Amino acid sequence: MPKVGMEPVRRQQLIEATLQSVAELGLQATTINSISKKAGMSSGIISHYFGGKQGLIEATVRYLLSSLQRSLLQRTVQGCTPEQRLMFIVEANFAVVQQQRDTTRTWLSFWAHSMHDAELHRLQRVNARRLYSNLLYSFKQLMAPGKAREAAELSAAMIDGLWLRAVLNKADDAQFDSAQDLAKRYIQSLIQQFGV
Amino acid sequence: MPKVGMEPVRRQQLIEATLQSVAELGLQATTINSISKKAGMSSGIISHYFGGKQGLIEATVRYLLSSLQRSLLQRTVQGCTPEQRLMFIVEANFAVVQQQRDTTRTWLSFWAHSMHDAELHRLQRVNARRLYSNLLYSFKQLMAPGKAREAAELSAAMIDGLWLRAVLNKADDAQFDSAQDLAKRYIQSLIQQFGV
Amino acid sequence: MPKVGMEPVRRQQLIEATLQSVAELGLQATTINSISKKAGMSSGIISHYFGGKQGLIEATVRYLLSSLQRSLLQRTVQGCTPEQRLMFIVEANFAVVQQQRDTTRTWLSFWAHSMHDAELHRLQRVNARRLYSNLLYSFKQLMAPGKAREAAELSAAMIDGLWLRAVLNKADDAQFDSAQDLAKRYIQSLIQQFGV
Amino acid sequence: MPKVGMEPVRRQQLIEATLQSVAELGLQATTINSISKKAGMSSGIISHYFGGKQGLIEATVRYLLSSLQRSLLQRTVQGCTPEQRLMFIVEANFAVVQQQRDTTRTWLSFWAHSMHDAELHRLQRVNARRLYSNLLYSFKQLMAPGKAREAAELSAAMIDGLWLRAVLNKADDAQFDSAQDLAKRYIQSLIQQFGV
DNA sequence: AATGAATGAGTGTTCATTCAT
DNA sequence: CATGAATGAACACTCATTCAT
Repeated sequence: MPKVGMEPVRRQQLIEATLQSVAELGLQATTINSISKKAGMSSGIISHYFGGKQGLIEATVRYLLSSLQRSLLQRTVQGCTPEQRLMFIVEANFAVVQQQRDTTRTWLSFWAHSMHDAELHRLQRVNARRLYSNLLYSFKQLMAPGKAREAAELSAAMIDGLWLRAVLNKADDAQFDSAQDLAKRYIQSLIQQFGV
Repeated sequence: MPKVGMEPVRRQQLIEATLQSVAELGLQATTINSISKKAGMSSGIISHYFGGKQGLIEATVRYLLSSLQRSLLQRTVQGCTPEQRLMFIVEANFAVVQQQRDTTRTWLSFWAHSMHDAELHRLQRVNARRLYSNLLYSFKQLMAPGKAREAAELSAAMIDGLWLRAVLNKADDAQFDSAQDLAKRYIQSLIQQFGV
Repeated sequence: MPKVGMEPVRRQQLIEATLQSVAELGLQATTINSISKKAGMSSGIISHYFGGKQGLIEATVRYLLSSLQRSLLQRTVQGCTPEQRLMFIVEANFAVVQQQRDTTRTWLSFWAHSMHDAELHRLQRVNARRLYSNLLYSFKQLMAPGKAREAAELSAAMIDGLWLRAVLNKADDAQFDSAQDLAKRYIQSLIQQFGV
Repeated sequence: MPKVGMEPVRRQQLIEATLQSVAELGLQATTINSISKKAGMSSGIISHYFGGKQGLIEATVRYLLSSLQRSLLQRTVQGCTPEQRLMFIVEANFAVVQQQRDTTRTWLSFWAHSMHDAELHRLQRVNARRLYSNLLYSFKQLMAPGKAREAAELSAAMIDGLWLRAVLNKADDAQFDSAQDLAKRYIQSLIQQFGV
């Protein structure tokens, strides 16, 4: 039944099935069949829409990245202070987790794989720089440029480090909240230390 | 050619071939053939010595863990100050990297896989707790217990975060040194902040 | 080339290739490749249709059993005497052989393997009991129940014994016919001896 | 420690380990390792003494055959009647079973394999003919030669058939005894029927 | 004489991809 | 558009054999 306009729907369904499968089984054990079965479609459709497994994986990572971006933009409405905006950045980075419990593991799988996949590595660098840029932009409004750069770098590492340790320890929601709090308090201490 | 006393040699050769293969190809693409070819041995020998691929992977992670431990013990000779010891902990965690350039990517592959492998997850938790414990032990000599616990948690996250970002960005030696410096300076700032 | 309705055809083709391969090479030397090559298909299709080699072997035994059953039902049309029916039972058991020359060896391979395979053992018992039941049913119409049971047991053993010795000696058609005659005459002598 | 005269001992130990392994695991799953482990020796010794797995298997079958022969000779002391001797033949054929419970399954494995192994097939034919000859020799003393041949053939088939059905049904000792009784009574009925 | 380390061809199975329908 | 049957290379693993000791 050839319906028009089904493409974006099908693509999104497949991306979400991929997220689920990678979270459940890991990237290694995720197959074109485990995905298509979860999506309730045939295996052939993956090649049809994404050119192959690789393409679907990359599209899924791009979707995760844009989710993170949207998550941040939703929060940073106009008129918030630089300090508020920094807190929102932290929240956005941890929120991706809480929206979809499973998604966290998925990130780690993708980043590990990015070491051996050029396109994924490119996406990972975009993501790492975006976090740094977002932090830098706000820190610059609060301190000297040199200090701001160091603050941004340290904050980015602290956010990633807390997040990594939480994921690897299969932390529950409370532990994720606690990690998020530590990150926020760390940023506030940086502002106090370096701030004008 | 049955020589006696070859077992430890062969095991070590296979572990090193595994490290190389995972660094080069990733854990996903590392096969029993890619390892045995690198080791200059037949594929059957892996099952003979490690019972299978899984056993070799786990032995390799255990070897990495003991390397890290040895790296720390070499540094923390008797009579060093708590502050010195903290610097050594940082150095040990970054040094594993520099001894064997390839090893870094390997860690990430293993930890990502640990989300879906019980034994690897156990080893990862041992590692995460060991870093925390080592840090806590030294911080406790410099500040109140409550503050020490927070400092240990934050330092552990900062070390892991800086390390993760360096690895993912395929950082060169200079960038790793810079990350190591940032970690050290962060710990010093914690001592100044929380110290008695 | 996904044609619909191919499944039963493919399954039958694979079962027949299995019969051929086991007859030629034995169950031990029959591999997924020897079967798929004979069937003119790829090796992957066996897992696709039967879940694995084990599944195909079991399906093949079930097919042999149903062939035997069908062979008997074809003969025992209504209105035949008990004595005629007993002759038909003998014929059916020897006929499976003659329809497909190779099939005989196959039976023996399967039964030998049934000692170490639960499902095959179950199928073997079904087969052994069926022969006994079929014989008993007819003997009961000709003699006292106690005598009928003994006659059925002896006849079953005689049929299997003659068949086994013929198979193991790689008997030709004439020798199989001779064995069949002996079996028939033995049953007739039982009727004379025990019959009312 | 090179002891002289160890060869026959080692050979016998390996043959007995083979019998055990085939009974336990089947011929298919019996490996050079499963045998040598059971015998408490190294795997290499099998090639050393028997030239390979194949050679050991054949030696094991030859040992079984000679056991059967010995079992018969032990019974048929001089001065027994032809009828007694026939009973002894039946007993010998069923006794191999009872001496070593496991041995029964082993026979079947070997005979099934004999369809695809020239040397084993030769041994099987020797065995089949020996049973026939032994029976014929005694029957000839009790009836006309033509009748004796038929009686021998039928008796051989009955013995093998009862034995086969007992083995395949994993019969217990009582069921084996019952099968043995049926065989004896059948032979007696043949003597009454055909005897002078 | 006896070992067992080492080999590597061969096994059953998985799975991304293709393509006729 | 969408399917899923079919492929076959690649995988981890097994195992009879070899041979230096």
